[in-house]
Amino acid sequence: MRYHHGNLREQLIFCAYDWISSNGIESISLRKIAKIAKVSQTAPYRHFDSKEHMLAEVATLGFENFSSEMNKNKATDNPADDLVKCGVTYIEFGLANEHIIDLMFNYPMKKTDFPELLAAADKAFGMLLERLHYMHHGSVGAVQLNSMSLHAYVHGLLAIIQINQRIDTSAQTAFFKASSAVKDNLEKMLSAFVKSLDFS
Amino acid sequence: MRYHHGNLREQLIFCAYDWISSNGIESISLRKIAKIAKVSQTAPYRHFDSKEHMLAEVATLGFENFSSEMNKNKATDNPADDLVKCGVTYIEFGLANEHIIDLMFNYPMKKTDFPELLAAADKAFGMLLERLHYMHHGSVGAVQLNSMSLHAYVHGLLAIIQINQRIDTSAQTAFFKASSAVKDNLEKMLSAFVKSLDFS
DNA sequence: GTCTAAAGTTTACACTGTCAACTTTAAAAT
DNA sequence: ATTTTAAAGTTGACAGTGTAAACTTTAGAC
Repeated sequence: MRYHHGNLREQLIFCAYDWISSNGIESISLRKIAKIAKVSQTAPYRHFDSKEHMLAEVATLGFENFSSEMNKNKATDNPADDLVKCGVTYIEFGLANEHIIDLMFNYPMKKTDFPELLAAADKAFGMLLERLHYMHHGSVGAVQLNSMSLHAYVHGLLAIIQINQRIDTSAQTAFFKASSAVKDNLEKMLSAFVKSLDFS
Repeated sequence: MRYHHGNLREQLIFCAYDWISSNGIESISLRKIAKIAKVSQTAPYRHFDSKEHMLAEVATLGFENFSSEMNKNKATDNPADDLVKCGVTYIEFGLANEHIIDLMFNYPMKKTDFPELLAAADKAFGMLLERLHYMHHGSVGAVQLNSMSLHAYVHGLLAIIQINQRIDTSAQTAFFKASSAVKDNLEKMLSAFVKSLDFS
């Protein structure tokens, strides 16, 4: 392996990650990232086919961090608690990293063009499923569907809180006032949901 | 009111709506829309302060269509069915208008700068709440929290299906295979959720 | 019929992604 | 140790973008 700079490829990914974390996806540009890394504007093209290819790597890193965050707080004595805690972590990660989550979930990217990204996303998404398997022994189909269902709920709660957060308190209307209560009841809501799951 | 063109303002909004519907948000540009409407590239600036202001109007139109779609299929004899149907319509609208929904939910827009958009979104979001009120008479807080909860679930289901749909079948991994089952069980899942709601 | 301001055009600027052609340089081949 | 070569980086260019400023046209109020 040859290089001039050190390890530009990785540095660019980290620069982009940081930039997006603090400034959001909309305002990113390859040229800015290159300038921050102190290389010429087209240097990134020696490492990525396109801007989208680079963003895919950033998103992959995002999913890896996401996964490893959810893997903490594991293995308490109560598997149902584990599951709820995993869901709460999912949401908390989203709230603490809103712009990266934006890139991961909302940026229009043809994921099939990026197998690593696909795999990283799949691993993260499988975490609730993994924990559900410890709890119940219904049919495989039922467990999987319940996992999707729980995932939808968790993901939806994050989205609702996020939508709410982007609104200035002074301008809040009915929906946006009500949704602020969700944040304070996360654990309660999630454990109620888990209890309601049917594995027959 | 004066004009040269006829009603450029509205026409631009419709053009943009159509364009986004079939091509997605990422590839839109004011200049293209202007060209389609057969005016000069800066003509839109006589009607909108910026690209974002125009997109806000498109998103507002999206929320209006969204609301009116959910207002159909109302007033069956069973309010719980009504509620479930409303949720299904929410998801179906999202699936049938994926790019507009993208704009409405995922495009980073400072909604407080656009009160009409805020109001339109609020109206749409209040629809589940409205239907819940017909069903139960718990404390206002409980009904509101349940509404948020249901909204999160519905919204999450849409997101999950959407994420799944954007993946080519050939490349599907564990998560993405499993999530395709969700689409076939929507009504069942939603009515189970509604039944599990606690109003005490 | 003149005046005025709304509605539209032209021109220009800074910024973007990306391509082609060039230079540098680390390491493989001799 | 010297030559070779291809990876890694630079420069310059192009088309496309949002948008500001200065200009022109024209519908409707007086």
